Amino acid sequence: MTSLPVANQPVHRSGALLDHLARRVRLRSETVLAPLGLRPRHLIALTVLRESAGSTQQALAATLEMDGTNIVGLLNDLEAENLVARRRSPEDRRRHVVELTDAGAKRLAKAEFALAAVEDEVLGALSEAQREELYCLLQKALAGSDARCTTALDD
Amino acid sequence: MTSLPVANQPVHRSGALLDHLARRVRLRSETVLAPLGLRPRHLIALTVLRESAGSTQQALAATLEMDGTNIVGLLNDLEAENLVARRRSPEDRRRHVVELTDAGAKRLAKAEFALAAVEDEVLGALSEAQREELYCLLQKALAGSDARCTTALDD
DNA sequence: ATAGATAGTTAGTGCTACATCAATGATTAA
DNA sequence: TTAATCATTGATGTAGCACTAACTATCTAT
Repeated sequence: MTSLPVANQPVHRSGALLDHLARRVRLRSETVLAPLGLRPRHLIALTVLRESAGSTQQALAATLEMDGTNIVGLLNDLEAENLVARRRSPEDRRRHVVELTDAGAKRLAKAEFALAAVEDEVLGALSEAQREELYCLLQKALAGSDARCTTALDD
Repeated sequence: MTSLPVANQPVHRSGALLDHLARRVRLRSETVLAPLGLRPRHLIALTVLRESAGSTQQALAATLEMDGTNIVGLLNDLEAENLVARRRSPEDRRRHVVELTDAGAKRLAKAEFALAAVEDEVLGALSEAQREELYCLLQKALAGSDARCTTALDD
């Protein structure tokens, strides 16, 4: 058959769109975050740490899907600016438990505030409710579950 | 638990989440797409070209937010496999109008089909309806407008 | 007709994000 | 004690991508 796979079920793979949109965000974010001494991946790490504080570095490597050795460097950056703290786990003293410091939380908040303009630009076509919806969906996809989405959508 | 000192306004910046999720998709996509001779950014380009066929390379560079010189290489890859065709614009013969070939459309469809497993894995926490919703939101954000989102959400 | 701008191509340079491998010290588990 | 585990450091390699410059073909204006 002469493949008309499109008619039956809508394909609708989000992967490429996700990649594309993320790139747009990242490009702009880099310049906005630079004065704060952060890079996009620092922000990702801080964001993850805010939600799941007290992660071990292995856990962090798993959720960020990065090699452990690169996590070290990432955390070195953040710890050098006192944004995160590594302390040894009391249960297993080989492990380092990583936590957001107060300064880290503040910096993160500041960064997010600074990114408002970026999101306004990149997500400009979305209404406030839709952005919130997007946020919830992303959150949920990343968390595996939880993340309550109060859905009130209009076009 | 109320661990929020930032409680005033919900920040909810999607940027980092978007970046994070896109990375997850990209990592898996690379291995899935490899046998098809594609890379994530090829897929992005093909996806864009499917929607807005007949773009000039400049337009492509703009929407992909890539440097023009890199677009050339990208299209060389795709044209070498006959997935896209460059033809000169009749109005302005300096311009190249880029279009998805039939083979390109097929390959794209095949790639999207192959990515089903990836999305199942990465977006596993989302229901079918939520994935559709996500798709629509991404589409809309990238398109600037259009993209009808039939919203039927449940948790 | 000719001069300048514009679209695309090619090649070269360099930065950055990563993965990967190897070696080390600290700690736990067998 | 010996072996496995976690974090760290350093070295090496690959790839995406930006940036620049030079070149061709074509268009536009004078």
